[in-house]
Amino acid sequence: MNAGPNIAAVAKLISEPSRAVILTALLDGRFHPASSLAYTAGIKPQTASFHLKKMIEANVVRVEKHGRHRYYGLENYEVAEVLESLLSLAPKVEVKSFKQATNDKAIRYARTCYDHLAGQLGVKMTDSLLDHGFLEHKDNTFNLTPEGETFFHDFEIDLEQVRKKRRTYIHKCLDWSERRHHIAGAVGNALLERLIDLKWIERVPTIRAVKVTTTGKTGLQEVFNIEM
Amino acid sequence: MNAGPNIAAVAKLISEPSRAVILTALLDGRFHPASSLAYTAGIKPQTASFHLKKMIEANVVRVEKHGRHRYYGLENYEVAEVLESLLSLAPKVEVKSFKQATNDKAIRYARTCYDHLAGQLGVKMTDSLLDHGFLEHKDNTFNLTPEGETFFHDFEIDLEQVRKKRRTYIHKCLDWSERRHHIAGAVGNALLERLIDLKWIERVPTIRAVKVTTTGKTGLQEVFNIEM
DNA sequence: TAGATGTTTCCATTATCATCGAAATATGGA
DNA sequence: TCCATATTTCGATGATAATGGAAACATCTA
Repeated sequence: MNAGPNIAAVAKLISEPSRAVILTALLDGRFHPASSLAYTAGIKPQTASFHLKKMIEANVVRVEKHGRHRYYGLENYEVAEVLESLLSLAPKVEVKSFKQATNDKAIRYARTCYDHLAGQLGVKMTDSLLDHGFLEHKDNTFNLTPEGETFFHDFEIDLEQVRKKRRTYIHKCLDWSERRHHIAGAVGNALLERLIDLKWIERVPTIRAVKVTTTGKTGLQEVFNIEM
Repeated sequence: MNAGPNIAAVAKLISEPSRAVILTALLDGRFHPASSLAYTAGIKPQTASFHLKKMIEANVVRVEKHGRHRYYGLENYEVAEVLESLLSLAPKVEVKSFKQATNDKAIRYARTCYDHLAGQLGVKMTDSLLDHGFLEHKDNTFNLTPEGETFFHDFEIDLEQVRKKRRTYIHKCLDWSERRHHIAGAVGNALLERLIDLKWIERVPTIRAVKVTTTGKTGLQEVFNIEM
């Protein structure tokens, strides 16, 4: 009767709450040890191991072994896209603890959306580029302007290298916390990496949040005219 | 502990096999009566009613009432995008019956991917436009060339109207059956509608397949240099 | 080499939820 | 108005799968 791939199978993999937490944590683009993921999901290591195995078998997650440590990350960008699209459709979670509220706030402020910036920071930066005429919004997608290409060159991002990546050059990504779009694609990734290189932002160790450093606040103000 | 939306909830909605079948059927972009969806999913009407109600409450599906008939369709394009992204990640289904094989073949040949063409037809058409220089593949996305805009004008597709839609103008959509890209976005939708207007293609009533008419075979050969 | 640590495997228990029979409600048609 | 059809609502049953205790395996360090 039914023809085509079995979406129920992959959705079922994601629908289990412990696995959803793990997958969401892996959306920061990093690899994490099994024990850390177990802690994050609030389950015992053996349960985490059970779930991680299922996800590996389904080619959703991959593992890198370093001695007795197993580091797990998302299999590829395609998986990340599925998770991101689910995030924009998913119901909000009621905040029930102080720690949860703190984490929620930090994640909304600035975070990684797999490999590019999101949250208030991501959207403000996108708006800044639009306001300065470095980015244009046309045909419901983003494009860099010639002025924008000059700006990126001056900001020491090599767009020729960026163009060579096996990724969309630049596209819109709907930000689930801001309900507006931020920059995604290879350009978005280059921007994230540049800000990390400049030490303007730092990853928060245990959640997908990104923290703006003191230096970063100054730099973002001077270069992008952004208050954070 | 967990911060951000609850992806498990929406994934769980999609992960139930009967609901997955229904949602996949609704990916043809049409509205279907409850009884038809029940039949398609191989469940009793009361079970279908139960599932449809859950999906309506989650804003995944919407209903239009016509007398005693309730016609159900996907809530919006965002939902379709989630389902489509899941399709590209989902495992293939083993074909176990003659009817299933027939449906599978028809769907791979040509189908609607929500609101644009997919399958062999969708990909061949995309390739044709690329070969003729009407479409270019740049920065890992599609763009119409000036020649392409002329072509669409001659094919009686008003691109000015197409541009005004609250949709991406044109983008790539990964075809799960061909594992290559076909055209999506407002341009893709315009193309689908034009072919239907010309009666070059017809929707198959019970599955998401599209049938190429005799007239269509001739037209596609002459205009697009496509053998179907 | 022995003990510590990280991770995986195994299995019985418990919680969750889809299903259909029964019945009720809503609408159309003769 | 009555009967037929489409759909919804209710509830008990049966199937599924995540969980943690126990144990085994893999690697590191003193």
